[in-house]
Formats: sequence, structure tokens, C-alpha cells
Amino acid sequence: MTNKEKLIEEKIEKLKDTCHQKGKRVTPQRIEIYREVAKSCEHPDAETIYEAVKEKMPNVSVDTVYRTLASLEELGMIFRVDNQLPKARFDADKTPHHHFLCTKCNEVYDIFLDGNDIIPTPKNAGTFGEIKDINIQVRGICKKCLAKNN
Amino acid sequence: MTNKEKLIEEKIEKLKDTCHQKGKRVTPQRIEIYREVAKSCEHPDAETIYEAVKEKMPNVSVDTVYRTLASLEELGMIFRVDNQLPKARFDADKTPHHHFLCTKCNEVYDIFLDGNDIIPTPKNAGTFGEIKDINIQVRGICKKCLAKNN
DNA sequence: TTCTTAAATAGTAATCGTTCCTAATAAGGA
DNA sequence: TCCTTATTAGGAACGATTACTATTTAAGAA
Repeated sequence: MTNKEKLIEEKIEKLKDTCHQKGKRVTPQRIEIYREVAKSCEHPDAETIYEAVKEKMPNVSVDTVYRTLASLEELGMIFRVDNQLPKARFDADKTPHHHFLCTKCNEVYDIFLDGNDIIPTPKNAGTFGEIKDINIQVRGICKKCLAKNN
Repeated sequence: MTNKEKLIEEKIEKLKDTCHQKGKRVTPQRIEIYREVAKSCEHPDAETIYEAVKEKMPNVSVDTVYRTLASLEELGMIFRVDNQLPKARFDADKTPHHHFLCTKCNEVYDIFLDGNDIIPTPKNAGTFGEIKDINIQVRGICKKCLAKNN
């Protein structure tokens, strides 16, 4: 078992704990759908997750995928990546980080900030209400797309 | 004519110039749809704009609103506000600013940063490609909603 | 001004991501 | 093991947006 696989199994254990704590049932669908999000580095959309889960569970329904993604979000296990596209995209990495969105190919890259590159909360942001989270999106053309356009 | 109205008329002149420059026609629909976005402080969605424009142009079609909003975006006159809701929302204020999104009522508040509160570009963001713009979203519960929940 | 032509529009149908509905299934406590 | 109720599969429905097509019209040329 690779290190990455080990990390995913740990995350699944965490999901089970969270389910137990919050009185949600641990179902194979929940596990597999979460596994797919946790496994992927590409911030997949619901359809991609559905296709992947169907490999293992051919009878899984689209509805279950959407419902489960919503409940995983409620459980705090995944979140939606902000974007302007019609499809919602998901991320199981709860480590604080931001995103680079390519406006050409719509790929999403993670931006992790090191200690001395911390994004300050805008001073006046607190005047609007109670802050839950801050999210930075950098939009642009990714290197892969820049290379193609030569 | 109030000061605000004057500013809107200036913006409309700018739109006309931009249309001429880019070989796009100046149509009454384009003007009115842009006027509605420019007039509003509430980052309206397409439906809201459609309803407002219909007051003056009863025959305007939904398709025209969507198509025009897309072309205004292409012309650089408006942009879409990132959000996780099913409806796209628009902003005609191109002054650099960020947003506070209330997760309860979905209202969008503008965050303008003063000189000594500048958000630095994440150091490693440039490693992903060519940056077009940086966008900060603060999510939380706005004061109005906090007041209601007593 | 009138003519010409392609861009833009109105009205409507279609699309697509997502959610709802309902009967059947199964997780987890007694 | 049985019971209760959350969860599921399958399919229908929904809502935001886009596509289609005949018609109109902006704007440059004559």
C-alpha cells in the first residue's frame, strides 16, 4: 500500500468517525464517493465522480452522488471549489489553500502558501458580518495552455 | 440629474466607445441591459436584469439578456461574481475590489481595500501560469442575518 | 437619403446540471 | 434477530442557460 493510499484510508476512517459522531450512517456509497474525491487531485465534478464510482458500484444513481456530495460537505469532509462554470467541483483537501483556475482548460491548481506568505484578512471584511472562510482565486492561463498556443 | 446618474451615463458612453472600437453594434437592448447592471449595487442575476429591462422594453427576450451579458463581459464592461449558487451574478464596477458573500441570504457586499491593506499576490501563484486577475471571496453571515437570528 | 448586409433580436424549443419523488433497501440500535 | 428510519435506485421534474430560426435593424456604402 502506497503512502497516498494509506492517507486516503486514514481519511476514510475519519469520515466513519464523523458519521458516527453526527448520527449519519456509514454506507458503501458514502465511502466510495468520498474515496473518489479524496483520491483525485483534479477537483472533480459530480459527473466524473459518478462515472468513477460506477466502475465499482454499477447501480449507483446520479441522485445518490449529488446527495452524498452535499452531505459530505455538510459533514465538513469536502468543499466546493468556487468557479464560474456550470458544474460544481469538489475538493477533499481541507488543508488551507487557494486555487489557480485556468480560464482556457478549466483546470484547477492548488496554491499552498508558506508561512511568510500569509494572506491577511482584509481589514474591513469583518465590518460586513461574521467571517466563515476566506478564499482566494487566481484566474489566468495555465502553463500547459500557454505552451499549446505557440 | 444626480451624480450617480451622471456616472452611469458616462459609463454608457464608454460602452458605446468600446462597441465602436471592437466593431460591435450599439443597440438599445445592449444599452439598457448594461444600464441595469451599472445602476444596481446588488450584483443582480440575469433574471433580475431581465425583469428590470422588461419595464422599458416589454418585448426583450431572455435570450437577449443572457447573450448581451456574455458580450458585455467579453467587452470587459462587466464581470461575473464567483459564487456557488445556481444563478450567475454580475457587476459593472471594474474598480479592483473583493466580495463578502452571505451564506444565509446570498447578498454580496463589496470590499474595497485601502492603500495599506493590499492583498499580495501569493508568491507561488505565478508558477502556474499567466495571471489575469486575483479575486478574494470572504464567506460568512452578514450583519443583517446575524441580527435576525436573535 | 436609400440601399445593402451582416449582426443582433424575439420567441420558442432544447439542453444540461441538479434536485425531487417514491417504492425498495439496508444500517444500526433494541 | 427484528424494527425503525435513513439511505438508496430509478426515473421524472425542475430551473438556469443556450440553441435555433425567421425577422429586424445598426451602420457603412452608394
